[in-house]
Amino acid sequence: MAEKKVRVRFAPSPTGPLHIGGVRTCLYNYLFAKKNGGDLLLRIEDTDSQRFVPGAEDYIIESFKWLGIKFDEGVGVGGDNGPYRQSERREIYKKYVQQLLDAGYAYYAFDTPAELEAKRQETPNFQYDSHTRMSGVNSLTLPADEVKRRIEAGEKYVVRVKIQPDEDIEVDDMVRGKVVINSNILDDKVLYKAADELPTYHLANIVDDHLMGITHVIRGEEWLPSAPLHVLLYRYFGWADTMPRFAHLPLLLKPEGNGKLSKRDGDRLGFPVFPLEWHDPASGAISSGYRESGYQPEAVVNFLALLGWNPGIDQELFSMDELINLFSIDRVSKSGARFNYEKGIWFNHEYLIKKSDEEVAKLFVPILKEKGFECDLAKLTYIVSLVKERINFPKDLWDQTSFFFVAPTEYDEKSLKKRWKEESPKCLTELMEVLKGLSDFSKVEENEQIVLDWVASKGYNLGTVMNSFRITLVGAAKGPHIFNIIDVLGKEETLARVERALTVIK
RNA sequence: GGCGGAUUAGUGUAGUGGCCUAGCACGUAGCUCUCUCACGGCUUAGACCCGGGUUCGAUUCCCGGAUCCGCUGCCA
Repeated sequence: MAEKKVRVRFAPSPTGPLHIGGVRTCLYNYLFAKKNGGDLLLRIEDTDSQRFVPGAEDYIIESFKWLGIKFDEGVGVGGDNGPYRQSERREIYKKYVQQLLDAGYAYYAFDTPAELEAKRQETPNFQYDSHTRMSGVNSLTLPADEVKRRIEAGEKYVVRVKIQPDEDIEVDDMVRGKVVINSNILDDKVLYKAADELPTYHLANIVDDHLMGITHVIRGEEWLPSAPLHVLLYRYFGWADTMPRFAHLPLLLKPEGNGKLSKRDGDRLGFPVFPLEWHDPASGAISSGYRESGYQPEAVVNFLALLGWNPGIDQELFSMDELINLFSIDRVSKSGARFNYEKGIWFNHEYLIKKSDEEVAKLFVPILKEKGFECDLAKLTYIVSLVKERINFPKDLWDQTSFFFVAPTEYDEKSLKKRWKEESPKCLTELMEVLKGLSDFSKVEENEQIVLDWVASKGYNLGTVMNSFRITLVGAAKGPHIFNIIDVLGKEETLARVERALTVIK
């Protein structure tokens, strides 16, 4: 029999900006799907009307667009298994809730939130399960006509799953192997809320995965404890034979200290935890994003891919195609991965270097504009070529090249102390004459040779001359090759800078 | 508390009974290149959670402990 076509899904809840951990989960789903010639669907799990945040759905779609992760089906792209928004699937869920009710695998419960809260207060480890359900207000304890009466009266009930006790449930996880849990410790989870006519995650998830033909459920480790419930639900529905395979991914942990990565860590340590900048509609607060911080999408993908998975070879830089080709679930690690954003910076650095000088120059244009400067692309490309490998982000370009656009007005004291010698003024005055004799500053190598010969003929110390010269042009002992600098600056500006420095530096 | 998961240098990880005097990368320190600062190259320091057991031999298998993580909601 031919293998079923692989179908996986990413199913976020639109409760705010997409966390970077969610991005990684989706990436793994994508890699797995593409590796196996399958489809990736995007399903929006908006079954919690209380926590819905407007704009979150668009944010999710735009994030993956930026990252180069494409969905084959789902919200934003359509498909034959829609609707893909759970809030639009109410009628479907009702039918399946009824199926469970009819089969005796679920029951109505009328306990109010206050009553449940009281029970939790009274009993230390209270949970609604096979031991306690008979003391609840539900269709198991109430006469049938009373249940009917309450429902018809519009009383807000919930439907709970009726977990069958004393059963060992085995979850065969692709990452962790077999995990066995006894059904006695499971509680009778709420499957459906009459109040908003919506199912909870557990029900909606199983129904949708089944209806949408999902073959593999790849999700975060926080779902591992509820996996047995999901297995049971497949059984109660009679879908055990087509149940998807599960793979629970390790969590992303804080860079330091304990706990899983949170938004606050990003604020505290100065790195984004969201793919895109997010403006919270309620509070107006802004959270930084990888895109706006100058990360290249390829770098983010590469970095994330290697946080919890590795191909077992020493190579670390991979294109999306290479990742797809190499990806396999059995090389996903089991333990949580600390989020090492410094490594992320390194990845960005590498990807920026990979880009052509012109591409990087284009990234520089808006930054330059913000500083109030414009520069034609050819010249900017040349400037970028001189400093490209020393930057981690496009914005670093300004720190590296600002002196090209703004002549130094003051001179770095440390540099002066170390490099400015007593004979510097004399050397530079003479050097100016040599520079004046140069026909074309763009003849970098030729000019260098001329100056070097001159320095040698005078018996001057090369370091002294060059460093002093550099300070007058840049304002400090830093920057690219000096003959490239004067090439960009041009003869007039170069001479002006030296002259000015000679009057200012004492 | 209960249940489940995890545990190789600061971090991400490779290795899976002897090839491990434990590999790679980021970060750190140093050297080098050089007119400077970077980049690059080279090098140094740095780890198998602890205790038992199995075995001729355990980082690798088993058990226990510790620690960390997750779940324990009419959230997902």
